[in-house]
Amino acid sequence: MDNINRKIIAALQQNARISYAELGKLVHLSAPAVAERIRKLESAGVISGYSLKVDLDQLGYPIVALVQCKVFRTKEREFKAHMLACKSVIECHNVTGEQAFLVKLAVQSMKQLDNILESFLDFSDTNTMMILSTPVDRAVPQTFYD
Amino acid sequence: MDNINRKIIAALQQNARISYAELGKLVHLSAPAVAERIRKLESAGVISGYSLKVDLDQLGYPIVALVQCKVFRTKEREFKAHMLACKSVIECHNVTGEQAFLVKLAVQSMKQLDNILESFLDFSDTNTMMILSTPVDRAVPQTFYD
DNA sequence: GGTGAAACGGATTCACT
DNA sequence: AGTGAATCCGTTTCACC
Repeated sequence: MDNINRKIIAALQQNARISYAELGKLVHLSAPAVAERIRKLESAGVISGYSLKVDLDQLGYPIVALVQCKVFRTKEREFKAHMLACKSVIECHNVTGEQAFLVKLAVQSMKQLDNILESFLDFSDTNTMMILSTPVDRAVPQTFYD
Repeated sequence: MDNINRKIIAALQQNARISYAELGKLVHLSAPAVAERIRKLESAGVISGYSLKVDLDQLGYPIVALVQCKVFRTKEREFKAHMLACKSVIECHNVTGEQAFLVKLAVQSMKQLDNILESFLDFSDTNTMMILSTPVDRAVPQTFYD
C-alpha cells in the first residue's frame, strides 16, 4: 500500500467511473500499470466493489431512521436473520453495549416505519431517532489522503 | 422513474463500473439509450456519484466507532464545523432528540480515538459505541428492486 | 425516447525492460 | 513492476424512426 495506491483509491472514491487513462495522469503511470494495481487491490479485497451514491429522497424513500435495538438474550440469531430479510434495512451494526445493534432504515412513509418497528419488537426493545440531515458522509477517513 | 431506470440503478449499485453495453443487455435497450437515461438520472441528481467500497481494516483503520453527541445549545454551529474538519469523521447525522448527533469515526488506534473524543468534549457530551461487526450494509433499500 | 452504424477513445494484451 | 504499440471493445455521435 504505497502512496500511489492511496491516490488511486482516493480518486476512485470520488468517481468510481474514472478511466484508467485519467488515473494514470494523476499518478504519473501508464494505463496498464494503473489497471494492474487496481486488479491487485481488488483481489486482495482492499477494494471490495464499486457502488452508486443515490438520493434516497428522490427514489421515494424520504425517511431515514436510526434504531437502537436492545436484542433479547435468546433472540440474537433470529434478530440478525430478520435484519437480512427486512428490505428496508440499509445498515445493521453490532455495537458494544448490552446486546445492542444500531440499524439504519430507509422508508417511504411513517406508516411503513411504524410497521417495521412493530416487527422488531419480537426480538428487541427499540429506540428510534429520525435523521434530520447528514452534514458529513465520506466512505473513507480524510487522513487517508495525506 | 420507470422500472428500467430502477433496474439500471440496481445494477450500478452492485457494480458502478459495469459498461453501458452490459447494462443494455440487462434492460433490453441499446447502449446509447442506457447512456442517455443515466445522463438524465445524473443531471436530475437521482444519481449523485459513483463510489468505492473499501475495506477500512486493510487500509489501516481497524477501529470504527459510533459516537452519540449531545451538543451544547450554544455550540451547534462550532460542532458541525469540527465534524467537517475532523478527518476521522466518516459520517455525521443530525438526529431527533435533544441536540443529538450520531457520528461514525474510523481510526487507526484507541489512542487516536481517545484524542478525538477528547476534542469532542468542547462541544458536546459523548457516548461511544464500538462497531463489532456489520451484518447488513446496503446503499439502497431492497424494496427498491421489486 | 429509441435504434443502428461510424468514428473515436479507452482497455487490454504483449513483447520488452 | 512499468512501458509503448497494437488490437479490441465500449462509448459517443448522428441520421433516422
